[in-house]
Amino acid sequence: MKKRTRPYLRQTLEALRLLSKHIKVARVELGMTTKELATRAGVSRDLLYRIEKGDPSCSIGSVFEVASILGLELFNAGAESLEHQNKTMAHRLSFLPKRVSSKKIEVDDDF
Amino acid sequence: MKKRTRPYLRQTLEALRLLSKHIKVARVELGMTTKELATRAGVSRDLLYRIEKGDPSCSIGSVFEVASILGLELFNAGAESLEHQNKTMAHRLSFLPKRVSSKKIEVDDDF
DNA sequence: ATAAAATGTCTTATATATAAGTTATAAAGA
DNA sequence: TCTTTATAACTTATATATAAGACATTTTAT
Repeated sequence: MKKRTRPYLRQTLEALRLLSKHIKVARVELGMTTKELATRAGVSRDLLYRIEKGDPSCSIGSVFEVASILGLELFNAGAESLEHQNKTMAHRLSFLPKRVSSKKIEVDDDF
Repeated sequence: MKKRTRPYLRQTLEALRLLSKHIKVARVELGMTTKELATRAGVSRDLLYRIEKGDPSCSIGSVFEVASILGLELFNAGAESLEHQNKTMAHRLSFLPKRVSSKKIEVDDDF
């Protein structure tokens, strides 16, 4: 598994590690083996192993699916609330310009 | 891009869509073009396009990296807080059994 | 109205993620 | 202690994610 040429920001890696730990803790607390969880989520045990390690190369769908199976609330919300928030965001988006003109904007990357 | 044999849970898809919308809204509000953001995050414009669509097959590392570049707080926290939470989770994990015996446990998948 | 440019979308080639299988280790239960 | 089995970790083959580039579309600026 070759490395990404460009390194990840610290926040990215910390977030990945945190999510992976939540998954592992939830699995163990629920008394599920890696095999059971992998089967339920429809992924291989090897992939689950990497998910629980916080590997950035795992697909976000498989990671979120595992979390969902465990009953973890992504973004502190269940599906109903997520759907509502989706609508809110769609509404916000509808008031924004559809395209962006290329003016340089400074972004605070420092964290 | 062949489809996953097994469908995703609703919560998984809603969470993906929500995150993707947050990314798009943040990008537009910051006045960044897709090209600028893709370059900064070290991904192709095509991948960013799929990220902003909530495609489950995108790597979680690339998605989180884009979010981090935009200054979005994953799990409602900056890097410092995430690191602290990581320590807390590591602590919790240290008190759990290192392995799980294969007893069937019912999980509430209904959401 | 016209031009310039940002975005949506597809294609192809390549890199790499994933599944499947295997081995080794060590934890948990008898 | 001994046995069983969950987990760590690696390998290989295959599926697929990604990059790169192109083209069409449509917004925004002039």
